[in-house]
Amino acid sequence: MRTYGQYCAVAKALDLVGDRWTLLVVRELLARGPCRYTDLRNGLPGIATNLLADRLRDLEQAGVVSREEAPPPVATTLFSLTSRGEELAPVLRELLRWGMPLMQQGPAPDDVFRAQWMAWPATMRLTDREPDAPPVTIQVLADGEPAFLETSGGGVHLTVGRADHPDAVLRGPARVVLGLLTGQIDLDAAAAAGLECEGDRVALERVLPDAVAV
Amino acid sequence: MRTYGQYCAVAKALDLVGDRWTLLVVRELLARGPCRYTDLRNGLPGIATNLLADRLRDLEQAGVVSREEAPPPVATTLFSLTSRGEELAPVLRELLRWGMPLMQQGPAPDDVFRAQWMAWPATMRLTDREPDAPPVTIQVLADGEPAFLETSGGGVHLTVGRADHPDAVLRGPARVVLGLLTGQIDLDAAAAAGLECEGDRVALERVLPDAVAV
DNA sequence: CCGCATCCGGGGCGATACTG
DNA sequence: CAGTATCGCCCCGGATGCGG
Repeated sequence: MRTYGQYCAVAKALDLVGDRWTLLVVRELLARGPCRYTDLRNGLPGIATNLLADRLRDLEQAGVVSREEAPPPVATTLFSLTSRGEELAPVLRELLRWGMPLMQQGPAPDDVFRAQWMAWPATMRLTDREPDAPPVTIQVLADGEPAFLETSGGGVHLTVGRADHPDAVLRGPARVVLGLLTGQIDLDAAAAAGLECEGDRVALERVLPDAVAV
Repeated sequence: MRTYGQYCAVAKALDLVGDRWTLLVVRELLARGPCRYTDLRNGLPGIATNLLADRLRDLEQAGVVSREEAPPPVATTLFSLTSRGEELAPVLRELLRWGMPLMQQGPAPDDVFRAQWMAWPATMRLTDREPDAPPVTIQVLADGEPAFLETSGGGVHLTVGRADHPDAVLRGPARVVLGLLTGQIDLDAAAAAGLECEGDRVALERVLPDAVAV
């Protein structure tokens, strides 16, 4: 294992999670929970399959990831974060904070996008304004990638995939959807930038953040 | 420039600061302030000089580092963080937090140590218990690397080098000094572990943290 | 299909030498 | 003092193969 050879906490941390792709593997496991190998590959477009296997081995040995064989009938391997791995959440959160301004200019020509990458930025700003009312569900399609928002316990969380009977549907470019969910633009500005919006407007205004000036 | 090609804030951040050595360069500039090239080399033992030059170029183009030619009589180049670069402080802080547990087992056989690597961990826990009393200075020598603590405005900050007339002197292995300054062990335990302690005991107890159980 | 292992080409990285 | 030049090597990226 390659190390910096420095008796410094930052260097020691980077010895374990500083390699290329490593923190992105952790990002996937934090955003989606326990994952199969194939799910990870899908959430890490561009990674070579041998590298993913390498990183999972390294992370397992570092005590960050644990591997469990799911029993039949599933009969697959599930990768999940250990408690030590979940403690990397603040690191990822601050990296996300620092990187958010870079998202405003939109994706590069051949950037890929995945719905789960909205989970953290969204739940950082979204709250349920009427926690005692019946829960609502909002389907989101950003660049065609499906996810849905659900109110629960005063907060809002995002799940990858399609909801059964959503109260509203938001559809548009990832940049616009992300700007809306993170409070950088409001519904009117989003609509002007290409957001399609169907269903219950009240449900939307219940969870969407107030846009703040930048 | 190599990118992950993902429209995700974390990936965009790592595109800029995820390369090997990059965050450690930022660590040095955060801990020491504006630095000369040679200072950086000394604070980054193990880095190849061409890599340091590369990283500084990349960081400059990313808007993280700025380069300024100091006027005569100094006549040298100073590298410093831009405001955007200083916003990486929370990322480094969380990385440090996560890496701290890895420091308890002490340095690896050929780990190097530099005094400025104590600056962040120390100032995270140290406070001046008597902010209205005259300021005190404590010389620290960890593995022979000199630095000194000064009280100022209710806080304590660490500077690399030697103080003129310190009120007390602490000398010992880096692991012990670090454990003491971060409140993992108390003065008695540190003394038992090889810490030498001279000078005004009252000054020490004024700034040292209460040890907490781990 | 899922979870890799193997092979191979290119370039990032590491060490040393050298220079204005 | 602040880099550039050079040269291996191994990490990384991409493709393919392969056992369960």
